[in-house]
Parts: sequence; C-alpha cells; structure tokens
Amino acid sequence: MIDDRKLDVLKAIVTDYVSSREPVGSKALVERHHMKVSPATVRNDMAALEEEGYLTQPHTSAGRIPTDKGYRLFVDRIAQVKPLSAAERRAISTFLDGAVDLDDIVSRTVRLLAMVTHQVALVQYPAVSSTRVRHVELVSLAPQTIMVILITSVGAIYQRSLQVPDHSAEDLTVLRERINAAVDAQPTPAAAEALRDLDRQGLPDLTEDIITVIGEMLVADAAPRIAVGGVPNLSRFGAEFETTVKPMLEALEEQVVLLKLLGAAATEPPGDVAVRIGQENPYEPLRTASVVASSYGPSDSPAHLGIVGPTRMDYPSTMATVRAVARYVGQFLTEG
Amino acid sequence: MIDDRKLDVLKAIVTDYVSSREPVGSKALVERHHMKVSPATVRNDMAALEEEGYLTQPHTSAGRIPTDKGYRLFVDRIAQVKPLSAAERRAISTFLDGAVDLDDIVSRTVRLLAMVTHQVALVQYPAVSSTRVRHVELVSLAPQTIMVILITSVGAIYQRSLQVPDHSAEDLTVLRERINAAVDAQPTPAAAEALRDLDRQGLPDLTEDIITVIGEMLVADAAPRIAVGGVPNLSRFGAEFETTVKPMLEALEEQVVLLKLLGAAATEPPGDVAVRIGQENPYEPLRTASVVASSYGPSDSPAHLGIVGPTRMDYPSTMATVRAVARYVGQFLTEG
DNA sequence: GCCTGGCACTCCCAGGTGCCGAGTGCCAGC
DNA sequence: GCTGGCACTCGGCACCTGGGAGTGCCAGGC
Repeated sequence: MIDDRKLDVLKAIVTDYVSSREPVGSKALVERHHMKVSPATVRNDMAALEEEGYLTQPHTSAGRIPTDKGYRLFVDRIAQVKPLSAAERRAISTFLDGAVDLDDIVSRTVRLLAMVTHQVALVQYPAVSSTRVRHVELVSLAPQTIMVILITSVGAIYQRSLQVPDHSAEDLTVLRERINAAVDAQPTPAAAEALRDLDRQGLPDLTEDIITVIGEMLVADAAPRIAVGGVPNLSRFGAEFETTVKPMLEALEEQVVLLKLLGAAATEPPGDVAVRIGQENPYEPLRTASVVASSYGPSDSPAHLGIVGPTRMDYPSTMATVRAVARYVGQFLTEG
Repeated sequence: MIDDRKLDVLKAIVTDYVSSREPVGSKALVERHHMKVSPATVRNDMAALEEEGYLTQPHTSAGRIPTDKGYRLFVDRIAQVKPLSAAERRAISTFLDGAVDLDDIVSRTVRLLAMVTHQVALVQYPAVSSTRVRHVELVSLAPQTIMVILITSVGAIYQRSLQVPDHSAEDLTVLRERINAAVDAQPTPAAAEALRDLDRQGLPDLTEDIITVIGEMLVADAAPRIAVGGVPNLSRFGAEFETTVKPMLEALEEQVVLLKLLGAAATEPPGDVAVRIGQENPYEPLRTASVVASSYGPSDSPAHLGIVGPTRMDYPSTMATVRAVARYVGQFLTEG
C-alpha cells in the first residue's frame, strides 16, 4: 500500500540521493525536507517501501537508496517536469543560430545536450524519409565504379558506391536527367515510387542497378548514424569506473547498440520524453545506466535524440531539457 | 656517460615496467633478463641513469620507473621495430577488403588500429588537396541558399552552404557547367588556379561568391576531420582515472586538439613513424600520454593517423603497427 | 678500476585492532 | 497510528605493527 506520505518519502530519498550520492537516512531526511513526522515514522515507511522493492540498503545500518523500481515510480508518479532556468532557455533557443547544414545542426545539438544535462548526449541524424529529395547526382569514380549522391532538402547528403558495367558519359547524363526529373522536390516515399515507375525507354544497362541503389537509400535509411558528445562528462563517475564508465564507453563505440538504446527508449510520440531505467534497457551491460530520449522530425519517421547517464540522475531537469531540445530542433528543421 | 650496459639496463627496465606496471628492482631485473652482472652493479647503473634523468623512483626503497626522457632514449636508441605477428599482418592486409568509400576506409582503419594496438586510435581524413576533383555540384536548397558539393577522386564529399542573391535555375546550370569544365579531373591546386582564371563572361552575380567558397574548400581543407576509435581501451587504465583517462576523454572531444596532436607528432616523411612522449606533446593535460603517429597519402599534403596511449606503452610493437597500417592505407588509396 | 657480496636502513603495504557515529528495528506509551 | 527511547549493527577511519622489497654504501677480490 503506497500512500501519499510514502510517495513523499520516496521522492525525498531520490532527490537527496541524486545530489549527495550517499545512502539517505531517516533523520537527515526529516531535517532536510522539514517533514511533519518523526524519523521513526519515516523509518517505518522506508521499511515498507523496501519491502515492496522501491528501496534497498547497501548494508545493514546504512541509509536507503532507490532501486530501479523506485526510480520508475518516481518518474511515473512524482516528478513534475522542472521548469528550465533562464540561462538554459536562452542556450536552447540560440544554439542553432547560424547553423549551416545538417551536420552542423546535429553536432551543435549534441554539444548543447551534453552541456546542459552534463551527461553523454546522443543525436540520431534525421532519416532520409523525413525530407524531400533535392537532387540526385551520379559521378563516375573509376571506369566501372559509380558513386550515387542523394541530397535532401535539409541539406543532408547520402552516398553509395557501386560497381557497374561499362558505360559512357552520355549514358550517365541521360540517366541523371531522367532520374532528377522524376524525383526532384518529391517527398522520399513518393520519389521511391516515381523511380519504380520510371520510363526505362532509351536508358542504358546500368539503369536498374542504380535505381535499385537509390531506392534502397530512399526507403531503408541504409545507415542511420548517431552523433555522440559529452563523453568527458563520464569523468564524474571515475569512482564507479568498472560498473558504469567502462560499459558506457563500450556501448558508445557501437552504433548498433546506440540505435537500439535510443530506438527502444523513444517509442513515445514526438514531443514526449521516454525514460528507460537500468534493467529496462535492452542492453545488458548498461543496467546501471538510464536513457532519457525523445524524438524530433515528422511523426511518420522520427529521428531520436537523448542522453545516457547513471540511474542516479536528476530526472526532472534532464527530461525537461531533452524535451525542450527535441522540440526546438524539430521546429528548426521544419521551418529552416 | 651512458655505456652499452646502461642502455641494456634502461631497455630492460622499460620492457619490464611496460608489462608489469610496477617499479622495477635490481634483483628481479637481473633474474628476468639473465644478466651477466650482479644486482649491485645494476644498482650502480640505475643510480647513474637516475642521476642523468632517465629514471626516477616513486619513493625511496622502491624500484625505478622510466621518465619521459628515459622513454625517449629508449625509442631513439634502443627499440628495434618488432616484427608483426602473422595474425597482425593478416589483419592489416585484409581489413580494407571490400571498403566502398572514403568513410568506410577511414572507419575500418580506425577500428583496426584500435584493435591491434589496444590503444585509442586516430585517423585523419585525407586532405582535399591530395586528390583530383571529380565533380562540383550546385544545389539550391532555399531561394537564397545554395549548397556547394565537391566530390573527389577518392570518393570524398565536401559540402558548404552559402547565402546568395536571387538567381534562376538557368544561372546555376550555366555556372555549374562552366565550373566543371574548368576543374574536372584536375589535381586540386590546379583546379583552384583554373577557377581563379575562369572566364566570367555571361555568368550571374553569384559567381564570385561561389567561386570563393569552392576555392576555400579546395585549398584550405576547410574542416579537416579526425575519426576516433578504441575509446573503451581506456578501460584498462581505470586505476589512473584522474591523471590519464579524464584528460584523454577531454582531448578526444576536441577535434582541434586532436589535429594539433597528430599534426605535431607526424612531422616525419610518410612511411616514418614519429613518437611524442609525455611532456613533448603540445597539449598540457596529456603530459601522461604519448602519441605514435605516421602519415599516409601524397607527400605534399599527407593525412595523419596514429594512436594515443599512456607513456607506459609497448613502443616497438605500436610503432610497427602504426607504420604498417599507414603504409597499407596509403597504398590502398593510390591503387584503389 | 670495476664488479661483487654483505649489511644496515628506509619505506610501502597489508593485516589487525578498536573506536565512533550513523542508521536501523522494535517496543511501550500517548 | 504516530512518537520517543533504546539496544544493536556495521562500515569507515585512525592507528599500529611486521614483513618484505629495494636501496646505498663499503670493503674486499679479480
């Protein structure tokens, strides 16, 4: 039975533990939070919370610390999103000023997120499919190698090389014009369709190969990438090197793992913030870490962004920041 | 006076210290290296080496460890490059098989270096100027925004956006054709020149802006990038978190610092390996780290690659690996 | 003259001891 | 159902101590 006072106790313990990194005892808790009840009462509540799995004791006669389940309850039931400070608002609303291309936008975003949350930040590049095609370029790199370049309306560039049969420069020119006529300014799903229905009359042998490749680039979002920043923020956890820092460094090296983490975390509709705490993460070694993620871009194919940090983190502020940044980037992309 | 035996002693101390991480005493040294002299004699040599600054003692009655100066002498005078193991040779000669584009080559290289050396690996993307221009594309992103895309013969893509006055699609087409006629298949310095001398007759207003931007892209190598890999290898130094891991993480976040480090280290002609040890690095916080670097690509504008690790590293193997990888990548780029 | 064995000395480190304080659980009383 | 009180537990810290590794120095020998 979790009544209101127990929730208050849990909330106080989470808050104190996050800021002090030390197990929280009943006496200190009552003092620091001006509670209306005595330490003994709080102790009873703590015992009940521990009984139900929300708290744990590192050892007998130590204070309590929250479990993953405790953090979960805290996030679900208690944490009202903390309003951002004026400085944070200002940072968020100006950090994209003067961004020139997609790379620039992403790298600024990742730096901002890392700076404001003091955690490791992750930003996925927007999917191809969220944009319109601006131009397709075919460049002959070697006699039998062609590079296909796809440029989207947000300034993103995707490239692929492929081996093709012999061909002339004229072949390429014709093909390039035909393709661009079909896909220019189309949203990517429509472009993929237009490409399938392209009139093959008079086009060279290599057409099919190239169209296939472009189709893949448009649909599959072949190699979704994630930018990482704020790794030095892990320095604060030097003490927990083996359990926290090492697995995080290893995860950060693996794009696949990052994608899985972000993807699994950000299942909510864009604008909402999702939190995966400790064991809830789909990656075993990161059971001491939490992911706070959101998404941006069009709702039919959103890109994700978020942060990774120890379960012991300031969820209300972090969630507020992630949400604000995601919204702002999304807005910037649709407007710019 | 450093005679041969003292060099042997230094060599033995460096070797043992690198593998054991512990100060080396005279007795253990004589035993492990089957020396022909007694511990007492070695002690005298050690005292002399310490006197001259090649060794130091963490505290009285502890063994000796090498100083930066000691490592320097070791590298300069003693370390014969260790031949690579069969497995290493095999890894190096196959890791680029199937690499499709420049991004792929660089990311494979950085992973390989990290894997073989067990250190943090750095690989700079080849400079624009080391290649030929394959194509220049102008794409209109917004009414007054143009993206300039430069594609080189190795499949590298460089992009820049710029604001321009109003223009028509025809303007762009004319300009694009004129520019490509001038620069196609030229080595970048020649291309820059051709661009300067371009016949401006009949070209639109925005020509100058665009030519300037392309010129910058060609010459200045506007944003040299460095790929980083093997960061989890820092896990082995968890014990020295504050002094070693933290400053490294911070340095790795800063492309500028990395460029400076690699650039300063790899001043030798391509094919040679350069080592910067501890204090010799041009970045104060990394005074407990060494950089082993080499360069690849054309000798007039080489790109750098290398590794960063603690001064206590296996220099002979590391140097051999870095050299082998640099050579192989260089070869692959010229052939492929 | 250089190497060597011996010896006294230094100092880190690991293990053991004891105390202190924070924190708990429980209980009787209001 | 809350509270104050009390006995108890246990981690952390300071302190001490002995062992061992390593050194510097010196006198003697090849």
